[in-house]
Amino acid sequence: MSQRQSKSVEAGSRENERRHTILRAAIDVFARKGYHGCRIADVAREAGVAYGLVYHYFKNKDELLETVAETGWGGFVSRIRAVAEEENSSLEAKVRGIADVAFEAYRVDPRAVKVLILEIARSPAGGHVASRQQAFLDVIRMAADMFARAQAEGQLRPELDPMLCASLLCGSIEMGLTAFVSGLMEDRSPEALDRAKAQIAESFLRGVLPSSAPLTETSWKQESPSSGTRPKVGKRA
Amino acid sequence: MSQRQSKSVEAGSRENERRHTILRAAIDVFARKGYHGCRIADVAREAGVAYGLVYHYFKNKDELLETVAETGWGGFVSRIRAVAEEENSSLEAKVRGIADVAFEAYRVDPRAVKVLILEIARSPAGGHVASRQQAFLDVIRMAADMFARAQAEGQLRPELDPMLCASLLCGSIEMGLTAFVSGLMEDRSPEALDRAKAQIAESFLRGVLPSSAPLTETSWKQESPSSGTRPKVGKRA
Amino acid sequence: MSQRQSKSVEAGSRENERRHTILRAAIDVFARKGYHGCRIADVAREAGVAYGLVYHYFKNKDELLETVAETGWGGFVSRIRAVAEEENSSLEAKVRGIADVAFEAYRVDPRAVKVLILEIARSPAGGHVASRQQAFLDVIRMAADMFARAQAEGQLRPELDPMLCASLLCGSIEMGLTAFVSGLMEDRSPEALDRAKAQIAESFLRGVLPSSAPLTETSWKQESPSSGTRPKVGKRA
Amino acid sequence: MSQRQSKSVEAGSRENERRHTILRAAIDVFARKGYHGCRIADVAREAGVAYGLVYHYFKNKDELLETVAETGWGGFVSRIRAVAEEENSSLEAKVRGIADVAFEAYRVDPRAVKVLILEIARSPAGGHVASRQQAFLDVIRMAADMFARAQAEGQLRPELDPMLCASLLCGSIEMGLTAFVSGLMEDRSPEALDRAKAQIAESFLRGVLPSSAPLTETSWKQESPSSGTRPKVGKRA
DNA sequence: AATGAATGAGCGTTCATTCAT
DNA sequence: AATGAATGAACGCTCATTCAT
Repeated sequence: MSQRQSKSVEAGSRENERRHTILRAAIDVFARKGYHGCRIADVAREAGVAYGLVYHYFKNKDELLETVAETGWGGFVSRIRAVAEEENSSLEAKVRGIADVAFEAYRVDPRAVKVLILEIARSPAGGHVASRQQAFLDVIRMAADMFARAQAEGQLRPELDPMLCASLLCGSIEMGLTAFVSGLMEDRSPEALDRAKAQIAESFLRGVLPSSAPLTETSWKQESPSSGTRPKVGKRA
Repeated sequence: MSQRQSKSVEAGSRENERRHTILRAAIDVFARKGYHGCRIADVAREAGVAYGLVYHYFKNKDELLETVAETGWGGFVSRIRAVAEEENSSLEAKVRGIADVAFEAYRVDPRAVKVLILEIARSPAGGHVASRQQAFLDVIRMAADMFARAQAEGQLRPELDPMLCASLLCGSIEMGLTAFVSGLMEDRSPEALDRAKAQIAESFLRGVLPSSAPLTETSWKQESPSSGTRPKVGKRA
Repeated sequence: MSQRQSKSVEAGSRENERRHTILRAAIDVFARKGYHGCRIADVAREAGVAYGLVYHYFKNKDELLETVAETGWGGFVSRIRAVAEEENSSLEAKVRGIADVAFEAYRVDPRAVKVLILEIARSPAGGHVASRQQAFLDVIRMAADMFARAQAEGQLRPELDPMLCASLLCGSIEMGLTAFVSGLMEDRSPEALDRAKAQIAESFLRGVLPSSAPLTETSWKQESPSSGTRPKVGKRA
Repeated sequence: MSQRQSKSVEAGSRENERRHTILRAAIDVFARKGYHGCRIADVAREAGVAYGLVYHYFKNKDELLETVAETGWGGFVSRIRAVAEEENSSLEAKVRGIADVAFEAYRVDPRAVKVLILEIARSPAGGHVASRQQAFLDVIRMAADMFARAQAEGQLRPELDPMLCASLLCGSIEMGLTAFVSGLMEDRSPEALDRAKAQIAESFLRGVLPSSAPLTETSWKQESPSSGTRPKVGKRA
């Protein structure tokens, strides 16, 4: 990720620090104003550095976004990949794992996720940043592979299109996060996030798993006072 | 030719024609380059009219997009609403109906849907067009109401959060369409679209409907050669 | 003033009427927004005619202003000239006459005078309308001639520069009117106007007439309660 | 004007220099073409700088003019005010002082006075620059106060309206300067300017001072070589 | 004559990028 | 490395003028 480290340790770290400061500033400004609304001047001011310094660390605006994308999205994607390509784990575990990764990212830095979703994952057709242009699609393809393998092993209902399954999972997670990002979901407590994460994974799994495969249910029913009396309406009997 | 009455009649339709031409051009250019990448000059060239004429029909760039949004999204939303607020229809029927509306819109005008999804529904944080800014959110809220009502009637599993259900449905449909829009799905034949539509609705329903409620399954298995024998089951009884 | 009258009387007058309507509208809009702030569209709307019709009666915007200037300023100037070149009248009578003409013009149409002063007389250095560019200067030159002749006859103190006298007279009258036009003078009643006119003429005359030439004073003292004791002095002692 | 001279110390002054260069250019172009005729491109070319640099130093065109106005008019007005509000000086001294200030400004920078008179003092009805819109009126009001005070002390004929007196004085001075600015006065030598200044002040004073107050006359008779022998013709005999 | 749609040059402003220090 | 002044292409919008009817 970082090619600079020679010179002296101090210099290197100082340099990295500066670079990182600018990067954080870029994420903030992007999150606040979006790609087009964000001017280099804004980033510099936010970072508290001189105008021209941004151009010392980044070739141009696109490289800056490119880097923002790489830093954020790249890490995100590799974590997703780690889960999706795990050797000895069930589809269910993988799906839950993917939801985990996504929600954890949101918990750690909601603002960055906002950028990821709005500015990077969905960069408009024209696409500012060539290589990141269809960032989301890579993830979907990766997930599609995962579903295809699972389908071959009988872990996914055979009549389902793996690519479409991948799209649905990603769409569900993304819109679930969007609901939080956008303020649609009022309760943003860690517990609420966990409940949402579980609901997303389980609803999805229930929808695509073979009828014969029972679902490991977590208890995430809200706090219905009467829920105690309610039978853990579980999955399948 | 130079007579009054015929002139005015023609004039009216000519004017509307021009306006419509420009609107179509705007949709095309938006679809190709996104809001910011689309210059008025592009729209004018695409429409084959003079630069200034765009400003004869639209106050400014924002009003142009606003109108694109209203024309496209507005109609779309009202059709969704008609389905969601239907009095005597089951949740399943409504969910299938919503998927129908979305996929029909895509079938009729894929390019417009592209704009809808990329530029209008997901307008970036900054949001160019005030009133349309959170267009998608309105639809989700509408769907959330629908799910809440259904839940009260026992048509939705009680432990699910209606707002989240709404998000998941919308996310699934949107990403399903995105898969087509983006070229992720290679087969874009009407049949493939129908299959996808059914898979989306059914996976979703299977995921959220109470276990006790059986799902009316349509025949959309891809390569089942025996599907010919299966009756084209319509709605459920 | 009007070169069109042939054809048929009706047609001519209808045409003239239209033209005049537009001209009035132009004066109004000019008065309200100034030359640059006034668009052809404004004039057309104000006149209640179609956009393009303005171009039937006037070649272009400049010709329109040119005509406004001619109509207003031209008439004004010729009236001034009539007074200034009168054969058998004293300098005092001429100066008073010039003030009369100016204030009468204001009384008749304050709005037109506003245009005259702000937009025509003082057209900025660049000058929109070539021929009118130095409209005011013509008047001053004319007045300078008048003063020079008077000086030759001993009616003006010999040490004064006639051109400067002309400038002072015009400046005084103009700024006097400006005081009314601008709202600096609150009382704009006919009586107040007459008082101002007299004060301007008399102050000026008292300043430039030879000491030996007594001034015919008018009674324009405002509301001096003690004025009863003061002889309604005609001549001074 | 000056290329490179020193380095670090002059950074601040270099910046000011640039700003000043642009300001001068703006004054020049304004003087030549007026507010509307003057494009930013002109100012930049005149100043010999890049287009965008103008916007580095001035927020926009209006602020540029605003600054021109402030720099020129503001200083002018405060000098006038200093004279007008002087405690121990006669009305005559004040009037002469005001004429001094005005003519001195012209002597120092005729071009700037041209701008002042044509573009700032008399900004058209619409008024480009809000705060400077009625710059002249402020000066007139100030002078009116001065005359009112003088009238209370018997230094101004009681039947005169102070506001009108102020207008006349300002109008006289302004048109006097206009005569020079416009080329109406051919002799623009310092001596000619002094003569004009004296004539303006004295004619005005003679016109408004009480008959009992003699006027201190300066000798400015144009080409009377024998004027030295002429008795200091006071006012009244 | 009358209408108003159509045209396009022109200008203010923004902002990514470069450069001198 | 760091600064911020300098550059100029790009684009939204206006509006005088023309044109088809």
